[in-house]
Amino acid sequence: MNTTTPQSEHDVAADLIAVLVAVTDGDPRVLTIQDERALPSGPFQIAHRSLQSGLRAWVERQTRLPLGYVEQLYTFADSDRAGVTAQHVISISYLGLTREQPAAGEYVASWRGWYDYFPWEDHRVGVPPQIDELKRGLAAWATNTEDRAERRNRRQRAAMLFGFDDHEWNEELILQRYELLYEAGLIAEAKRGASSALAKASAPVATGRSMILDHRRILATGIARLRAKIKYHPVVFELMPDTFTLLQLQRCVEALAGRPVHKPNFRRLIEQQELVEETGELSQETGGRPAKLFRFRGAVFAARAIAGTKLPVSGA
Amino acid sequence: MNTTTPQSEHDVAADLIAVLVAVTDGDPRVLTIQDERALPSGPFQIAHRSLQSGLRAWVERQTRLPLGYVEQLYTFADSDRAGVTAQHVISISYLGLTREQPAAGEYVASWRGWYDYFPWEDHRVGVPPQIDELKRGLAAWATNTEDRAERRNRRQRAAMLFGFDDHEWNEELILQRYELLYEAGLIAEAKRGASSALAKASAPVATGRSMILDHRRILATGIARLRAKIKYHPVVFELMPDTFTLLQLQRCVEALAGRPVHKPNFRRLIEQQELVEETGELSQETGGRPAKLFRFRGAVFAARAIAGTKLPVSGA
DNA sequence: TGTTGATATACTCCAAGTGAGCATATCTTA
DNA sequence: TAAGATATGCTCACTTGGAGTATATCAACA
Repeated sequence: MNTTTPQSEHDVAADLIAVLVAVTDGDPRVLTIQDERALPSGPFQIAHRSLQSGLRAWVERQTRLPLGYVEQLYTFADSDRAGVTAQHVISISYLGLTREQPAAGEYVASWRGWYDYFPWEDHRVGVPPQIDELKRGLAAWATNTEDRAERRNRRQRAAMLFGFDDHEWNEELILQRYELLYEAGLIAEAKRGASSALAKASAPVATGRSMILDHRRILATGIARLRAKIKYHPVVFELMPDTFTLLQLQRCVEALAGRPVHKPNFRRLIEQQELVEETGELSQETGGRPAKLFRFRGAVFAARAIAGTKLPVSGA
Repeated sequence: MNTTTPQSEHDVAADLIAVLVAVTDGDPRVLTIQDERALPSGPFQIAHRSLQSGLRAWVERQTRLPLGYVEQLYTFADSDRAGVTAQHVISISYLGLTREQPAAGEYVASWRGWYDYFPWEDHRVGVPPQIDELKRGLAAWATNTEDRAERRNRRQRAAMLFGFDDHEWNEELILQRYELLYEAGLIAEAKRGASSALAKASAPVATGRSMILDHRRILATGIARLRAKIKYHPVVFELMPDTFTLLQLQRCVEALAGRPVHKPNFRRLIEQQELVEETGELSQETGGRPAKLFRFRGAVFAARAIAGTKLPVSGA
């Protein structure tokens, strides 16, 4: 078997699909289309020199956004989760970071807070109330099997992922949590294959806004990657304006991680690594003592990008 | 733009390509074909339920190997690095772990030590001699530009990646090192586009065995992923026999990481995490005091796989 | 004009993690 | 029986990183 394949039999269509993230007013947002139920996507064309440049090209054309950091996420081709029409489609997903703007593109796109799709993931002001309902749903699912070992396994997984029984909350496991909820039948997308009667039965309140096909899973993949990446790579600055206060920067990290950050430690690490420099100006919009304005040191970034940096998001 | 695309214009062929790794006698090996100059690959077929199951299917059929851990690496479609025939081909690469066996498959495949392709990456017994030659080549490349800033930038990158001037060696940056060597024209694959005279000119001694197309880059991607993964995920055991001594386990980790490991600390972490249990038997093949034989606790693995584990590979 | 509240900024402490060295035990081989 | 080689266990010092506390500076308001 070699690499030159006949062009006839195995042809598939390749789609590019983007998780475009911005943070505005301390809230993480994602670009959506189709009544905010789909991620933007488009076909990969031969004309594109590479996958990444292909993605850059049509995102910037469609949204007129300056696309900063771009990273490949995952390539999907599972036919079970996709719709019937998507059977022969390979979806190559990307994560892109930018600053939110009106998105005056060729078609209607809009930004939406990503916690609308994952309300249980926002632990910035404590454990969100939705967790309670999910806990009940997962408990019911765990008991809904004859196998004793399987019951214990289900309870164990739920506890580890959702922080029950003194387990620690790990914000990076968002994809695993989504897949567990999916497996437990608590996610609207999981009921599509089932009868329409069942689909209408339980109204998902705590389980967030649904999306088409497996787009919510792709979104979860993107959030997970981003939550992991901000800890050792200075990608946060792609989401910040040119100048910012340290608290704004902290709020941005908290928005992405979905958990509070210890302020003194955060400042310590930021300043230790010399990633930012003072502009000399002060922000008057703090409400209290004016904060120094900082600017990202792009020069250091280029070198440091290889080695990596550190941000104090506890846990994990 | 939506997800249902016309099947006519944008069709491409999708190839699956595998980095299959095994460790035998303390040496990391990779499965190759075509005179040990290519990674095994095959077309993705509609019949396959998913990409991963598609890969599993044909690997097990071709090689008759029990494929343990499988993980998607990256999807390539760059036309510049691939050959002319591969223009419309998307390559979805995977990392797979197994135990080396005769590989009695349908076609000729053979295992080969991966340091044959990356001789500068083996730092288990100190800095390998090839580094010297690479250092000279990179220095020459750095001076080969008019731009002062670019010269300094090149020197800086080379130093950071290859550990010159008191920089620390980071074994995870194998892909970045390969790409730097490629950019510097020190890799045989980089000369294919150039004239054949030039291609024959410099015989690459320190730059390792070459591969077809961009297979060596894919191999580097796989090694990088594996070197990162063993630190926080118990995937090493996929490469071990059923029972093993702690030193054997350590040698396996060292083989993958390409650097020595502190023995007492290694044992401490392994035992702290209760990943292994004693079989009660002793190994007589140590040459010295017989070592206890251990077995991987698969039960813990299932639960721990979510949370992750730790292995002491210093640096990074 | 002073007080309150909110934020910015700085310093200190402590516990866990981790790199590194040393001592002892047990077996094989000469 | 001595030497060599490996296994196994212990100790120590240093760094990292989480967490608490204290002070500075400004706006709003009485």
